[in-house]
Amino acid sequence: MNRSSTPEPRTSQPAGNSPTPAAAGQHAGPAAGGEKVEKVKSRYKDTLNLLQTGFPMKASLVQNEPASVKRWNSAGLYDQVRRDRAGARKFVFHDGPPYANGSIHLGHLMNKCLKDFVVRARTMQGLDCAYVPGWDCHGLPIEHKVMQELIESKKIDKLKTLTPDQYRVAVRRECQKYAEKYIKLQGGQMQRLLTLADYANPYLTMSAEYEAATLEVLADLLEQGLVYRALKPVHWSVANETALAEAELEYYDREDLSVYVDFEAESAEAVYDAFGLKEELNSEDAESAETEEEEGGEVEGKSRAPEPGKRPGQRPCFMIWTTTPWTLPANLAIAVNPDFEYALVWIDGNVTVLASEAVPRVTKAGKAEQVRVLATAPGSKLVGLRYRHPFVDLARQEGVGSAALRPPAGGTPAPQLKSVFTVLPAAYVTLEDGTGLVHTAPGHGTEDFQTGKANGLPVYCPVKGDGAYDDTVPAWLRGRDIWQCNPEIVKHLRDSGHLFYDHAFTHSYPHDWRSKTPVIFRCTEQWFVGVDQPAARDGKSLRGAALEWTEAKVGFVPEWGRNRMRGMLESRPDWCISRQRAWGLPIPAFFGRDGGVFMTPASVRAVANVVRAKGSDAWFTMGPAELLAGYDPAGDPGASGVAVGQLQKGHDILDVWFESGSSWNAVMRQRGLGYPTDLYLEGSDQHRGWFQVSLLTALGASGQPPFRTLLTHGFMVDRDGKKLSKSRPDAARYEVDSLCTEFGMDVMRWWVCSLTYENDVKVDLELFALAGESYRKIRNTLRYMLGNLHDFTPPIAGRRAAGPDFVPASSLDAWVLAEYDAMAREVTAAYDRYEFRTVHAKLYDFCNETLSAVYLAAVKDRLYCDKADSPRRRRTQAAMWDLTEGLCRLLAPVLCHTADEAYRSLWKAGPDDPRCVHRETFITSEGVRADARWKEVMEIRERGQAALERAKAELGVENPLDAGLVLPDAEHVLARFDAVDLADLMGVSLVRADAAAKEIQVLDLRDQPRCERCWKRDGTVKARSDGGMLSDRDAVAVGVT
RNA sequence: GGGCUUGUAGCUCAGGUGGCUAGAGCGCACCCCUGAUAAGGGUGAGGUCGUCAGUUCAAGUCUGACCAGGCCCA
Repeated sequence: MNRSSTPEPRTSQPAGNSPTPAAAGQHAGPAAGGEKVEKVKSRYKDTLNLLQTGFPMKASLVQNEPASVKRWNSAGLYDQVRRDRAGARKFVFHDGPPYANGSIHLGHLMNKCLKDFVVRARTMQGLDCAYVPGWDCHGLPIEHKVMQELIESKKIDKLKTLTPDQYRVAVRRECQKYAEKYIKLQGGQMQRLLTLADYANPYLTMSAEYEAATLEVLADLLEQGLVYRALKPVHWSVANETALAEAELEYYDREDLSVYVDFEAESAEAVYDAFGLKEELNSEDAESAETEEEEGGEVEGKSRAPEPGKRPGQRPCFMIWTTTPWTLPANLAIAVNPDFEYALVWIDGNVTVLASEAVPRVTKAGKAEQVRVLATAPGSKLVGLRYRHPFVDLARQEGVGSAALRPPAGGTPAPQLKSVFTVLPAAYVTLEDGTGLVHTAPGHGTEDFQTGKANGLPVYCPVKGDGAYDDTVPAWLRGRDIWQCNPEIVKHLRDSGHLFYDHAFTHSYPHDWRSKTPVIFRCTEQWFVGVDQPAARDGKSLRGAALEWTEAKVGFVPEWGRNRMRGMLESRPDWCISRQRAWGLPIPAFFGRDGGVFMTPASVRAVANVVRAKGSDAWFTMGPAELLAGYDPAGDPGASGVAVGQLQKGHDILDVWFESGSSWNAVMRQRGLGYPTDLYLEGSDQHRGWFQVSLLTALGASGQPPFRTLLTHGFMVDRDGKKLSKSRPDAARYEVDSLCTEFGMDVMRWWVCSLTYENDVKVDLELFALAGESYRKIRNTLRYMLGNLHDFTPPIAGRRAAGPDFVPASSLDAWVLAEYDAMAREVTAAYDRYEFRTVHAKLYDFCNETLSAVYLAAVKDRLYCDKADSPRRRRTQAAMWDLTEGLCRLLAPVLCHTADEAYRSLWKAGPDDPRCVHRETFITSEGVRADARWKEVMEIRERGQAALERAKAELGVENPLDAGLVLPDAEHVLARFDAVDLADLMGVSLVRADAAAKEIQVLDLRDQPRCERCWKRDGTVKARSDGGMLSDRDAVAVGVT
């Protein structure tokens, strides 16, 4: 191993560049015992059967793998395998679509390799397992990128002269080109991963038939009554002016202002009554304070806190807390928890209300000097109290009042303005942060929205799509950016005396995954899939049905995926499926002149037919009447007298998750590939993503889940277990192309195979290098066997070379073939259970331990030294032939290039030979029985090796061939076996089984003559007719006497 | 902050329902072979099983808290 260290001069003689056989003969003699053998080429070397193979030690994967791909492609391997398996039992796998953007990365590499392992392993078990890859093509990431490019190239100016529909079509054309470009790029890269899939016919979410099938899913959901349109707060990207789904959010740290704001009570008396403060105790103070309030009441108050239980002479406030000051203009209520205790507190001259428990925390944070609790009351007493907004004045027609004058489309009843600016009850109010009084803006938060709805508040959202205030807010805010107004609102509150305390703080905040800008909650009209409403089919909600299936009927690998799925289903809100962009599948909704919306199952199906024929561009190029030409309102109970001629097209597109979530229909069902599917396999983030949206759409549309089993894998982390950063210095070396060049894809696949993929996966160049070492071990084992089979005649294809009649149970060959069977069963079972690291470990151990260290070391002597056609050598070759063929097949799903290379080398396949390991099936039994006592022999082997190691130190016998072993055999176990087999297995010159011996005895044979040809001192060595010192066996092999 | 999850030798991983002096491979050290040779074989040294506290006769294995990660969410 240590080739770099200085070679130790073992002999004083130079090795000699051209030693003649005669010269060699002079050195070897019977008296050689104890001396080091000199490095002189033996006169007999040329009579040996040494290795001969065209299977090189160096894999050169960089050159040879693409050659394999080319060979497979030109043979049409994927289609061949499909034809081979036609009619066989199916295993239905469905590939999730990656996004058609950018190059593939290590995450894709692992994902695609795992899928490929599954598909290839099932195929090699004889199942019919199609693998149709696909791409997610629509969506904001592409549109965003395309818009940037259009702006940079100034093409956008030209487009802006078009009609809105023409403009959209033009943008879509660019997006499509962009997606096509990356589908091509990624498809090539995926093939370089050596994955075997139908790359000639992938599914694309932007193709017409896919789009049509997606719309049919939408129609099915409509039919079940699960789709509705409503005004609701949604995550809104200001930068991209669109609603966003949960899956389109990323959380980053962001600095915001945390503010504690005093809202003045409308009636001091009402508040004091609520806290049970008797008026008569302090009526004079109260009156005088009331009159002085404008001028100096506060100053006086600061000097002296009122007595607890007494009614202070000033107007009290309600203190709320918020981290989004920009939502304060939309405040319509304050929420309290009726079950909490609230305190009326005097804080440095100001009287305010907050939860009792929050008093110490809040006053400490605000660095209050004097704090005195005057009274306490349950939250329920506060409900119904009214307050004044610090800067919105309904009398001036600012805020909700003005909004209320414009009833929204959709016929929402006129808002109950009298409930505005009131304290309301809400169970979700907690004491963890804030004051226990929650600022409530129904237009800007989900819980706020619900509180508002429950109490008849209007939905007031004074923020426009671009993040600027509309004209209903106070003049000093109108038309201005909300983020810029944050500090101004705080300043305004401070100047007007409404601010108790503010500070900047950092928190995790949702951002638009594309623009990386913070998102806001904003009320807009959107389409939703309701997860809690009953389906027409059976009255079950999507959430209920999804939980039911998740609980027991869907398999999860690993098992904890079930918990994860359940948790996410339990907490998920209704699914907002509309987006306000151009690059996507239009939601085929129409609007009447009256603003009423029109979309029924039948109308959607009619549009779907148009889309199937012409693509979704039809929505933009055709008029409503044309789009609905195949629609018959008379036959549609949902139409209710709609005037088709009056309709106008809507402009929303579908959430891309709805599209990918419909793939079970658009691909598996539409193409007849099998449904429901056996397996979806993706990263663990897809419990909220593709797994869940697929489950919801399928349950809604068909009542059945689209998959029987979900398999998830973890994410890539760096060597320290931290999230992988894209900007690390050697990032370029982790590019897939670079990895293929540096390590070779089979090595990378071997690495993937070794992973505990369900957890985080550590990624490091060193680990790939390690996989490379391990790969080479496998390769060399294969090479050694191939090299010893050069003169072996292959059996008839499909038959075993060895077999029970040829291989006695007591032979080494029977032992190894039985070991193969055990290993093959474990490996195929592990493939079945998706335990690829077990596959890796078992195959590696078999090559490294069973073959390389034990079997091949033992049979080396007979392969080299027996007469080439001796029965013993031929039998071992037959065993090796079967082992090699079996190994190639078991390795094929993982090392798909190397296994095929070895397999073709085994069969001596020339360039025109179509033979390919990937069209074969696993061999799980070689059909040879081994003696049950081999187990004990192997244990004795271990002990023999230990004895030899001891003898090395005690006797100085360093070379095992200078030793013999006496093995205790009281049970007559060893007597069943051949003594030469046993000696070869121990690596010594001879073995004697002794029924009387108690312990293993090492014999020092250095005084025995050594065979010049096989180097054994087996007791049969003597001078032969050619003058050489040979053992009996070697004399026969060379043909001398 | 919440849900799910991970933390066993330098590295990658095994260690059903608690009972072992905690295993394997790689790497490392030493040795053999030089007829698998940019190969092959043998032997050996490496671990407070994330930390702390419980339950138990007994805990890597059960419970709780904490620390450090990951994914998803707020």
